[in-house]
Amino acid sequence: MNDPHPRSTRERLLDAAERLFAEHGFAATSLRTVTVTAGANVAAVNYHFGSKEGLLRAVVDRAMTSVNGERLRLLEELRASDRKPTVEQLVRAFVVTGASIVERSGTHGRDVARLLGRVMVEPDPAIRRLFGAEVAPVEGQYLQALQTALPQLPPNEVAFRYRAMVGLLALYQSDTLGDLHPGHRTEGDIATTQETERLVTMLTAAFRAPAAAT
Amino acid sequence: MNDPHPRSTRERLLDAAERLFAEHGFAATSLRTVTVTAGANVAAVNYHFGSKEGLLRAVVDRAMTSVNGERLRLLEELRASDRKPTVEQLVRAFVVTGASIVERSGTHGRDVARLLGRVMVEPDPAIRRLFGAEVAPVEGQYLQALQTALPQLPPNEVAFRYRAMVGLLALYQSDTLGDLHPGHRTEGDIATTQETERLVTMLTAAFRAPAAAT
DNA sequence: CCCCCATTCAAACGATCGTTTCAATCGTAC
DNA sequence: GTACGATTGAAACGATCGTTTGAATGGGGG
Repeated sequence: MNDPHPRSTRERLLDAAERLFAEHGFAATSLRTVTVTAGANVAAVNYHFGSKEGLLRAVVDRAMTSVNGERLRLLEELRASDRKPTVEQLVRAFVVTGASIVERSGTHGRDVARLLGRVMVEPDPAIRRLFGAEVAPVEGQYLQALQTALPQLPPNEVAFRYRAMVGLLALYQSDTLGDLHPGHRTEGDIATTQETERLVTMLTAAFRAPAAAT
Repeated sequence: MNDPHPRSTRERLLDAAERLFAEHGFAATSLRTVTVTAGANVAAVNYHFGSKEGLLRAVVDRAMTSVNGERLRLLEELRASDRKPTVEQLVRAFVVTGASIVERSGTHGRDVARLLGRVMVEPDPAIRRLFGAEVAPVEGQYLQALQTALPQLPPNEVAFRYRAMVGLLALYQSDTLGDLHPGHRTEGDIATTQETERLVTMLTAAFRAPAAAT
């Protein structure tokens, strides 16, 4: 019979790991589950990625690269305009990226979003640092743009709210916001864009709030 | 020598599990680590709680009971007042509970907060359902009070923002918001109350925002 | 043709997992 | 004191974990 897996073993491993890590988390996903799903051998993981953590690193890196690129592209677009970017524009550019990734690449894209949301809330400090290193380049740019749009807000206040935005988006992307109580998940893209808009509305208002009195 | 563990084995297991689950997550914490920390035998877990998941259930239940009680007490206090509770009062009552638990019982309280934050973002659906069942009684009361304070907002919009509040608080309590980039953690109670106030400010503004256009 | 090197494979490694067994131990009521 | 139910202890269960080994495979360049 023909090869049922046209993609290379390395790519199939990345795809399978991306989906399974997003679904069950890193610790609860065994390498054997990954390799069986990918139609590969257990040893292939250590051959291509060195270790289980190396596989995670590669998965996160691949997913993060596209997201980071999209975020920076949108930010550059806003800056190229003649007006200074508003808070809402900045928030929307940041939040919509997740949804756009989903829509662009279908099921695979949803896994990417869920994976990144999941990795951020992983307990293992090493994994958290991995995620932090990946978002660092984008963070600097957005913090600066947000600070410019909110000159009356102290920098640490802006940073706190930025982290809240990242975190809330991560929860949304990992479906943690929706299915605490099962039974009202719409699963459609209509709800996706609506909820994205809800997030933008909430976060924009949160950013615009005056600094809390100390 | 005297007994170095005055508390009962059952309580010591709960304490140890609470701290370790909060620190490393459920899947990454072994029963042997728990029992060694508690100064107990491995079999004691299955004797007192039936299984590892039974231990988690007991830990979450103990932690959630006190938090739920405090939340409902504060809500009742607001309702007993002559004025209708404002959005800010409701948000503060909800958010401050986490911090108050921490301050009341010291290190132990911090573990409680981290545990609940961690459980909410656990990948395992069974664990998530466990958390969902625990917060359900409080959720109904708060949703109703928030809806009364925000009559112009559609109910599903209120529910979405409520879930965002729960999620954001969970991230804050599990230290996920702070140490994405290590090195700026103050660890003191001063920062705790300040960041609590920041959350209240943000969330209040987020609730007050007009509904997103559809 | 043959060698070579990258890749894949089955198999096994030692370690650790959650769980179970059963004897030892304890306090307590009779 | 003795019997009894509750609790604890050491040890082992089978399963699964991440990782390693060493041989088989297969295509491309000499």
